[in-house]
Amino acid sequence: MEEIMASNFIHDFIDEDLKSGVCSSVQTRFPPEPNGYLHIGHAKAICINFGTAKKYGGICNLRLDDTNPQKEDMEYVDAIKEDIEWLGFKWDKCLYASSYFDFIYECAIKLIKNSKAYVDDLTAEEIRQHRGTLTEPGKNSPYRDRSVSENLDLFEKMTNGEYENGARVLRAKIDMASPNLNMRDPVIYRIAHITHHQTGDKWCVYPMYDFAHPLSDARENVTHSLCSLEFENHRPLYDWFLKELNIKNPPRQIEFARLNLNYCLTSKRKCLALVNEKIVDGWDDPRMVTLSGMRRRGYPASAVRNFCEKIGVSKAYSVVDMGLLESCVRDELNESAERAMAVLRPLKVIIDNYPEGQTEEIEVDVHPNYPERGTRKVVFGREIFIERDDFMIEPVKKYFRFYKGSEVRLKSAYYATCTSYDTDENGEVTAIHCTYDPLTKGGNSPDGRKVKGTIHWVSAADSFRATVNLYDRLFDVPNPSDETERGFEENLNPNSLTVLNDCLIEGGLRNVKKSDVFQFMRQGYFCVDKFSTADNVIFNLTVALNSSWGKKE
RNA sequence: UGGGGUGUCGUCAAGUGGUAAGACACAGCACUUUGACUGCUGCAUUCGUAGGUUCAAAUCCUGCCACCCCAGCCA
Repeated sequence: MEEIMASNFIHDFIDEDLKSGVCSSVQTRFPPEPNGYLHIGHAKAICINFGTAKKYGGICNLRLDDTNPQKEDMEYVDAIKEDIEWLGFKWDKCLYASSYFDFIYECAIKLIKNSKAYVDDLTAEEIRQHRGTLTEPGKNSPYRDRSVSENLDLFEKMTNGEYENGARVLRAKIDMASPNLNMRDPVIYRIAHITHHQTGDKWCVYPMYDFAHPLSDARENVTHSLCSLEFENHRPLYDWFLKELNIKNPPRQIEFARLNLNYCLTSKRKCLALVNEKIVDGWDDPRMVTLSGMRRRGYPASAVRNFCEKIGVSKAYSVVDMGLLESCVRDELNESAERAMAVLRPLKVIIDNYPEGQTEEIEVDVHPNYPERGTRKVVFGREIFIERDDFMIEPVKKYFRFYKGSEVRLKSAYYATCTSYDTDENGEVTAIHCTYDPLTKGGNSPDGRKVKGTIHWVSAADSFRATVNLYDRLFDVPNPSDETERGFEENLNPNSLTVLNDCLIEGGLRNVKKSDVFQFMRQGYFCVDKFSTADNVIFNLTVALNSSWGKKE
């Protein structure tokens, strides 16, 4: 992984800081809260944080931002680590905000001693009422001017577990009239009698994000704290804490626009609903844009990284086209995936002039663009199967596959001409009959005659039945979060999953391993699903091939 | 009607006073034993908008418009 991140406005700031001597090296961090699974939006943040550190020869730590035990769980920290590693990044250290609880607590004491923080007895509702509104200033809490000693005493009692959840909070004493609501005496510690997944029952007071984050960054010597745009309003508060606590070489927070992708969902709440209501098959359902979902779908990590590089970094609100992600996946897989032939919706072909009971082996390139990668053997015989789409009773214009009288090339095998077809009582085509030209073995005609169409096939003699999951986008509207009428579930694409049980795959793929990826020629890229077994091989459609056929229809 | 941000092609996005990169998408042509890949061509006289400064403005100034974020003891 030698990619060097392209420059962006964040790097411009860093260049300035380096030049002016504000810092002499660069350190970033990726700070997810372990309360859900990582998705494509996190991938952008991961690439930016790790990519920036790498570009400047600096350090990037993973920091689990676990200051709210109520929502967090070990299950998520394990999944987060696994996903980051899969994406191809290596953290310098894996850290926890919770391991700074002592330090953060001392900082709170310091603020109290400096009369910059106070214990407030107001209820949550009262605090809300005192906060004022966007256009009206707030009112001071009646407890705002408690003495230092009383605050110290009360805060100690809070941490000793003498009060119920919500009974009191510690607030920073800033300015209840600030036009920035975050500066109106924000709560910095709350009481929560709950077991923390890292610190157990050691604490019953926990710092809020706004307090813990700048201190954690400072504690780790982060130089540039990169986060998304919604924290822009928090920056004055971030800087306030660092200044009041006299932090030397304070980290600098820089915000960038988070990633939005059309036709999919990244909201934790909504994804959880999809999982809980069993609309999808878990967090790693191949239709989800979670990292685990994309992994199971067969997206190469390098494609996801490349996508993150291509979308750039800016502060403009944007919605990136899903098509760009898919393009990155095709780009990568076109280079790496071995080719194979698979017939998803089989139609039997009988080659009437091919000797009954005879078969032959044909050598085919594993990758036509790279002959040096070798060949594989496929078996040809009298009975083969082709895609139902590759035959039409009444061909439409510019259709150059099979129809009565047409000659096409059976990929790598022979030219064949369709002579007739059989139907059942419903008029459904059950088989087609062809004659082949023995002189065209390998797919070339000695007399130089050309055919327009080349189609893939598998032989009845050497193919096996498999299940193929055809995936399409989960939602059929560009912005599924836009719940105009009913919930987002109204925007689900009813055809996001098509399960095909009678697909026929070329014999050589009988012993595939989980997560192997192939290009099924003329169709798309497919990977072996995690539930695949030797008896029932399951392929997932990773992404379909581009096609200029039928586009105008 | 407070504060903080953002507006450059259908979608992302370069551009930092010298006359609009690139990618995806789209269209066309060529090549092709994948209607794939690849190659070539086309695709913003214009940068939210109206003025102003300048020899010269997407870039500087002023007004206006649109959109996003903030009133959790969430992050």
